[in-house]
Parts: sequence; C-alpha cells; structure tokens
Amino acid sequence: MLKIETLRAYVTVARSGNLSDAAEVLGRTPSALSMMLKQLEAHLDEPLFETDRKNRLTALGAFVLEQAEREVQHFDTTVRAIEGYARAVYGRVRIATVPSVAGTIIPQVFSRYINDFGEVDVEVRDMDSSSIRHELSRNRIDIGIATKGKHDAGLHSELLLSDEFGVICAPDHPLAQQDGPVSWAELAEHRLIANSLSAGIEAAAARDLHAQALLTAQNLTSIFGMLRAKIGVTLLPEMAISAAAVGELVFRPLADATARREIHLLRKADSSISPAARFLEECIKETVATLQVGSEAALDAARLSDAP
Amino acid sequence: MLKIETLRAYVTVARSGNLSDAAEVLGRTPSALSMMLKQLEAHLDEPLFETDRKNRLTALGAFVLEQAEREVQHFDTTVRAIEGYARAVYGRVRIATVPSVAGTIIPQVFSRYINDFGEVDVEVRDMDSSSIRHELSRNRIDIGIATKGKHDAGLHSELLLSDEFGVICAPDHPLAQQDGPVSWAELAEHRLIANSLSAGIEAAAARDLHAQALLTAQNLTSIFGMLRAKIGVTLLPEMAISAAAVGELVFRPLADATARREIHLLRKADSSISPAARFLEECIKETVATLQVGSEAALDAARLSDAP
DNA sequence: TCCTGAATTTCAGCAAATCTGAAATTTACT
DNA sequence: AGTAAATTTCAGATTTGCTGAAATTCAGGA
Repeated sequence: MLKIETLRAYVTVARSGNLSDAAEVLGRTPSALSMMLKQLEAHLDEPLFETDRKNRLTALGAFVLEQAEREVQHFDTTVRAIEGYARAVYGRVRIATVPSVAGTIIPQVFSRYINDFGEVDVEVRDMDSSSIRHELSRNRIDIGIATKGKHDAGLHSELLLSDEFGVICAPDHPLAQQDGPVSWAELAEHRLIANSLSAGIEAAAARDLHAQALLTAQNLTSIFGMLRAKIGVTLLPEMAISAAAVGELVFRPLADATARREIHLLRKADSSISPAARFLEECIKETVATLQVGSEAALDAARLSDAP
Repeated sequence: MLKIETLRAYVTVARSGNLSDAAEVLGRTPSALSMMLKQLEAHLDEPLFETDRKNRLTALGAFVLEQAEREVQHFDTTVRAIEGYARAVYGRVRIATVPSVAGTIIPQVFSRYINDFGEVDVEVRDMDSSSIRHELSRNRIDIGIATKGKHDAGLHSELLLSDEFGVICAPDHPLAQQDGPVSWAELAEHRLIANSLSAGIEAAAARDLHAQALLTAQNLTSIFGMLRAKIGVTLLPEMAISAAAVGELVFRPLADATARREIHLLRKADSSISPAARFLEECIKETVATLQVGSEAALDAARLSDAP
C-alpha cells in the first residue's frame, strides 16, 4: 500500500536528482531510499526514472512527481493544522463576559498572554449573565464569565472571583460624609436606586430595601446620572464601577460581607472545549490569581492601568 | 510521525462510533485500532474521545475528524490518479498522423480498443509528415505516424507499414484501359500531376518525371479534380486514395516495387512516453499487424469498412 | 447497589516492514 | 581503460504493527 513517506522520499529524490543528497535531507541512508523507490516502481509496475542515476524522470515519473508533491504538501498542511489545534496555537475561542470583567480582567489577560496565543483567534463579547448562560447552552460561545443561574443545567462552573457590593453616591450625599462600611439600617434611610445587579443580592435586608425602592435603572450611565443629580444612592459590585469611568462618585463598602457577586467561569458541562479555549481559561484564572495575590491592592492597580 | 493509515483508522472509528465495527471495516482487530488511537492521542497529547467508548468526540476530536477526513480523501484521490496513470487507464495522449492513416488505421484502432482506453483522453490530429516531426521534437505531441525525415535527430522510429505507390487516372484515360503494373517508361508518355507525396519517391526515374512535370497540386481534392478533367495522371500511395472518397478513378500499381511510402511510428527518442501513450502505440501496431495478416485482402477490407 | 455482557485496553509474543552498513555493481568522466 | 562516485544488493538488526488472550472498564438491568 502506498504511503506518504514513500511519496515524500520520491519527491525529494526526484527534486534533488540523486539519492545521496536526498538521503541527507530525509535523514536516511541512500540504500533505504533505493529500496523505497524500487518498491514504488514495483507497485506501479513502471519505471519512474529514465536511468539508474535519478536525474531524469520518465513521463510517469513527471506525473507522479506532480501528484506526490501536491499530496505531500497537502498532508503536511493538514498535520500542521491538527497539531497546531492540539497545542492551542491555532483555533478560535468565543468568550462572553459581564461588562465589568470585560473592562478589567480581560484586558489584563491579553496584555500578559497575547504573545502565547499564536494563531488563535479570540472573540470577546460582553453581555449580561443570563444571556451568557443562554449562549453557552446553545453552543454559541465556548467560555462564559458570569454569575451562576438558579438552576443552570448542563453548565460547568468554577468560581473565578467574588466582588463586594458597596454603596455609590454623589460626593456631597450624606452617606459620603463618613468612611467605613455601611450597615443595612444606615442605608435604609436613603432613597435606593435599584439595578439589575443589586437585585441579585440575597440578604433579606437587601430584599426589603428593593421591595421599597421606587426607581430601577438598567445601565450604568443612567444610574450614574441619577446619582450625580442626588436622586438617591445605589448598590453595585466594586468592579462594576471601577470598570466604568466613574468620575466624581464615592464608594463605601457594605458592612454585610455576604453581599457579594460571585463571578464564575462557565462552560458547557457535557462537551469538551478546544485546547485553545482551555488555554485561554488557564490564562484568565492565572491572571485573576495574580491580581488577588496583593488582594485589593492588586485589583486597584489593575483598575488604574485600565483607565487611561 | 503521523501516518495516513492512522488518520484513516481514526476517521473510521470516529464515524462508526465504536472500535469493533471499525475494525471490521478496516480488516484489523479492535486491539490494533485501540493501540493506534492511543498513539495518536499520545502524539497530540490530548484526548480525541470524551469517554473510553468511542462514540463521543472532544472538540479536538471533531476538528481532527474534519481534517483527517479531508486528508484521507485527498490521498486516495492522488493514489488513484497515480495508479491509473501508471496502468494507462488515465492520462492523455496526443497523436498526429498523416491523413491517410487518420482515415484508415486510426478508426480501426478505436473501434477495436475503445473499451480498453478507460479514462484516457486521446487527441488525434492529422497533418503532413514534416509538421508531425516538428511537433514531436517540440514535445507538442506524444506519438507521430509519418514518413521519416532525412536526418531527424532525436526521434525514435519504427516502421509501421509501407504503402505502394500507383498511378491514378480518370476511367477513360488511356492508362486506365489496361490492367497490371505500370512501368516508368509507360508513365513517361503521359502528363504527370506532381504532388507532395509523389515528390518523395526516390527512384531515379521518378525524379526525372518530376523534373519534367508542369503541374504540382497539394491537396487531394484539387488533384482528383484535375484527374477527372483528364488534365493528366498522378502518383499516390494506395492508402492515400483509399482514405479519401475516391469516386470514379482508376488505380494501377507501379511496376517499380521500390516506389513505396514507408510510414513510421515516431516518438521522441530521449524522453519516455506515458503508459497510456505506450498502450495506444501497442494498439496501433496490433491493429496494423492484424490488417496485414490477410495482406492486401485485409487492407481492402479495412478500406471498405471505412468508406460507408 | 451489584451483576452481567459487551466493549475496550493491556500485554506478550510474533510477523512484517524498514533501516543500516558493508560489499558488489554500475555509471560517468578523464 | 581506469577511477571515483553513485547506486544497488544483501544480511542482519531494529523497529513497527498486528494478533489473540486475558484483564479491565463500562452501561444498563435486576
């Protein structure tokens, strides 16, 4: 049966015009090549070379050279693609994250690892957590960075980082006049502007506050506008504000340490991800780990470098 | 190193979803396939299947399947092309012959061997002998059927058949009133219409006649027109007239048996021809041999069957 | 949860293919 | 014709690949 290595040997010999040089190139002895070509000619039952010296091809030889050359090249290309994909130097990764991570962690990941990505094509999108989970389950993205859903079946999750909620208000708001954590009772005395992220806080006190809230805003721009207009205060995870251009607003942490948003690395549980996706995941986790070594200090540094 | 047979094994297993069926298809044992795939996975340093049962692929597995499938198909196509070319069931042969052979022998060849030509693409052209030799030496055709040149260097020749010259004249011409061979002396008493074929006769008497000839015509139609108008007689090889629609003309052989046109099978001496060309050559020679078994009778038969 | 049968993997030994190095042969060139 | 280089041949060594049996793993039912 015809083998690629036979064709490769023939191409090398036919092109170099003699066995010894070809043997050098291929890293075998001339005698091995001689036997290989003999076998090929026996298989075709026709000579490929005009003379014993391999410097002139028969008509069949010329035809085989053309075909074999094309074939060997095609094969090598395929092998490169397969090996490249396996070693994550080639491929495509589609990732979707919540905006705050898209604006903080992700840029860090790329600035650290961009050189290791080779030919990998990374597609980043930002969307809200439930959309991310939906896109994941429909196989529209490979990796998601989002909060977990109540009962997301078929998704594998891994805690990436947890993000402390705090109170945001205008600098001349009464709550901005003091430092330190804010208690639920303290917060209850001010008008709350609810938002989709704060609605996720599970503490009972938070639920009560939301039940009484009169205003709900969805996007950061409008929330921040209301804060500056001193209409009220809001609750947001720390990263959500650091990712945006905050301008003149004050952040005070919540006294209730359970009020956190937990951001997970999500992927489909049943199907495997490509090596490139796995590699990107590793880069993200390592980046997060590094940033958390110096705890908040490192996170702050990340934020600063991210807001020129 | 990655081998085609490994890719083929992987494709078969990935498509059938289990080892045993694939082993059946490939004609090996499941254990052989198991080891092959293990080796492939080790080479890529990544799993190709989700579970030990081979019915679900990893992301890498899906990618490799796609690539390997394409590759195996490409390889098989190449091998078919090479083997087909070698066995002369595939290829192209360009052949040029003098018109008389194009009109007699060649149709016979095809009617006998057409079924053996498979996918071979045969191109037939007719032209005069010197053009044929020229085209051959420029590698524009693979096989030529023509008379030899004076000093055609680099051409291999082989006598195919020799064709007796004779006198052609109108039925009411004086020479048509008798049977049997015509002597040079007899012929000298009539006006000769010279032509490019008769000019090639080497006999001294023929040269004298040509020196005195007043008319020279190149193509058969005009020659025959002149014969019918009783302007004179001409000398032509027997096949040249049998190949054409002769109509009402009389042929009498020459007494001088040396006046023959020798038609050769020509090809370039240095470069080899393709297996398909070689096969066609064989077919032509065999056809000629068969026709000559019954000597002239057979040739006559050929002519008859060729002029419906 | 355990059992059962099927599928797969492992292992050892065997067979086939391929390689090497030396010697013999052929070829091209002087 | 002689010589040097290239190629082929040959035998032995090595590697690779395959088989068949046994062990293991797995899926599905009791």
